[in-house]
Amino acid sequence: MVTIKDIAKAAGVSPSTVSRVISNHSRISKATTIKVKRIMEEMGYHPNVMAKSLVSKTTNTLAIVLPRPAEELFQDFFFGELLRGILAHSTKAGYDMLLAAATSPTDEQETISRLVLGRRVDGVVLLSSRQDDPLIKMLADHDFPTVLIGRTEGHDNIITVDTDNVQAAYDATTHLIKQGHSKIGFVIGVPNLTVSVDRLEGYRKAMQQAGLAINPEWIIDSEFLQQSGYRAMSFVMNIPERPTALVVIDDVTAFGVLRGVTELGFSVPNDICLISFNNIALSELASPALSSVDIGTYQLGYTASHLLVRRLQDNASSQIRNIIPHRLVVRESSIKDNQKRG
Amino acid sequence: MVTIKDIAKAAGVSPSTVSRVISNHSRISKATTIKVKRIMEEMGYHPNVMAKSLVSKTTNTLAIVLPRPAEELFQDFFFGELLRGILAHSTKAGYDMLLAAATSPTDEQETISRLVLGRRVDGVVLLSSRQDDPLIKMLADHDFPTVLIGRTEGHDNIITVDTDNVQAAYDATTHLIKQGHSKIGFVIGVPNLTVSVDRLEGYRKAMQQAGLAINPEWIIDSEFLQQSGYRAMSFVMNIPERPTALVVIDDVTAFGVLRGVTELGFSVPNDICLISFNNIALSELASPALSSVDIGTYQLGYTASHLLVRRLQDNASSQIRNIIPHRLVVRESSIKDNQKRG
DNA sequence: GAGTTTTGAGCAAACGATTGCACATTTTGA
DNA sequence: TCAAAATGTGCAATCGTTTGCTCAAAACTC
Repeated sequence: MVTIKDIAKAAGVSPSTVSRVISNHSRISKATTIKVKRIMEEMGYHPNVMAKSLVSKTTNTLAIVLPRPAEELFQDFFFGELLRGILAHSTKAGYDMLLAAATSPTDEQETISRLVLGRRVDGVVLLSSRQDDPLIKMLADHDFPTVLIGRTEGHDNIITVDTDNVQAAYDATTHLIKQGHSKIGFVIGVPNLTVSVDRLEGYRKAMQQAGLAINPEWIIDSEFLQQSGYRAMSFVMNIPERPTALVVIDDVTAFGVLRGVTELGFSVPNDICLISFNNIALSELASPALSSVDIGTYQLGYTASHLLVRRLQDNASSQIRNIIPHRLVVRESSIKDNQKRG
Repeated sequence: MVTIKDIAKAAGVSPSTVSRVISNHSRISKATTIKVKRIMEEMGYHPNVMAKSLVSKTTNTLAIVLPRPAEELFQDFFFGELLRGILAHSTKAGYDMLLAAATSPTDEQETISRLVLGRRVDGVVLLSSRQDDPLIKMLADHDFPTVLIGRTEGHDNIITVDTDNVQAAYDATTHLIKQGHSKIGFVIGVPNLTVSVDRLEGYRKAMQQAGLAINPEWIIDSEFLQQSGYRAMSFVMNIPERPTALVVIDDVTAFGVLRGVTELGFSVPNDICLISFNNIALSELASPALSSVDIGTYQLGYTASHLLVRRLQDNASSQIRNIIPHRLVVRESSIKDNQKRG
């Protein structure tokens, strides 16, 4: 491996000079610069990142920390989009991305400590689904540069980016109400995640505000896993007061719901309307195409990285709480055929 | 930041001793070990990864290098599954994963050089779609520990893991032939990718071996992007000699095909049968559920990491070429209703 | 033309670990 | 009982950079 010293020797200068050429320091003469650069080129020099990090105490690396039950995340286009956004920005900003997953809870704490406390990374993008995640507290306690994709309370040094999930669900529900529905159900995901809680709240709010009662049987406890969405359907379609529309926690679950309902012999949207969240690429390829709330997933990721880098570079205390706007994408699953041109 | 020296001072020993306690060297007394460990605990010591890497010349980090047009990759569950597999193993093996994407071609070479030649990572998992990717050559020339997910020729120091795509397509096509089809088409993805080429070859082989002619119009040049699958349909369903079955390059495209065909008023599987590749989670939630060749995506990722780590640790020259077995998952899209119990 | 400023480059000390070698002490063995 | 072996620890060099300080030479001042 060719080091800075080799270059120095070959160029007849000191290592300091070579180092300064690299970081184009102002006090190096044009001539030396040219000569050293040529020799670096010739000898195929590449700076040793580790050595540099050691003295500069900065690694130019960010970590994406996945919540423990990461398995499911990967099942979803959602995560891919998020990653794409994060990567797009971090690459542009010249940061490397470390993907840190953990297998077990103990392992998790340990992995993160190693990365964070071992000065392995300069900052982390945390994808946490639970508000009281001990990781959040740990990072906050160390005042470690962190951007959380999600929501938390009581830590004023944790920057967050999130969707306004309450509002998003409110909008989705209101959309259904405007279509004339009054018996609207909600297919919830993993119950204790903040997304689930918030979206449920938004749904409740919309219903209440419209003066509509909620039958507890309409709240269907599913899981993010698509299969469960399907199973839930045989139940819901057979209760006495059957809902005529459903707000579904995410698109993948909606695929399951759609298939379940169809198999039971009902039609979407004519027997039951559907709207879900995330607007993954496949949503528009379902039959009927799924109406979905686009939460700007890519943007969410991009912004997360952006905020983190800004925090690191300018140390400008960016805005702590950041919301990415969402928008309703109405397709076929939420509009009854007879209303299409009504 | 508390360093090894601080611990040494507090414990009244030399830094060397502390270092040896950490790497539990055999010649350290029980008493010292206990004492030092207690102090490390008390003072919250975490070894500086950079410093360690510098002297050990090893970073305990692997890179996942994404091909340039990574955008599409992320659109697919396929990539998520792969990542999940890679991560599952590397985490278990104690390696960190760096996700390296590049924005532009120039950028790409540059990024990789920095990581590889700058001794930033110990090895790379390369996801390359083109056989003649200059990155492959570059890594091979440097004899850098590399596992390629895919196929290449002429580099005996590049370990590969791959699906036998020819055989997979052969099997898929044969499955359709066995169902009585003779007019079978092929929806190809991005033409110059090895996957496309290989799968097309397998299809051709199966047709030829069964003595079936291929109408060139049946080879439909789509793209991985699902929309194109849809557009292609209006063309293919209107040619004189319409195929009665299609082998589709991947599941996402198949979703597009399915929707296209359905909208044109045809029925899958009764008017046209479909089989595709990858068996992503959503495949079984389509209506009809998609038949698909499961290529063991998770396993592909897991094995890639496994092979790389083995190459690094034992330096045992693992097998250069590795094939992950595939299997046909027959669902509804490839079985006509009247044949179901026939 | 002497004093001051600017420019260009080198010395050597970090950064936080690891490790070969040396050395003192203890244990072993015949 | 004494040499040899085993055990426990420290010294100091090293990994490949960066950077504050120093100093000589060149370029300005007036």
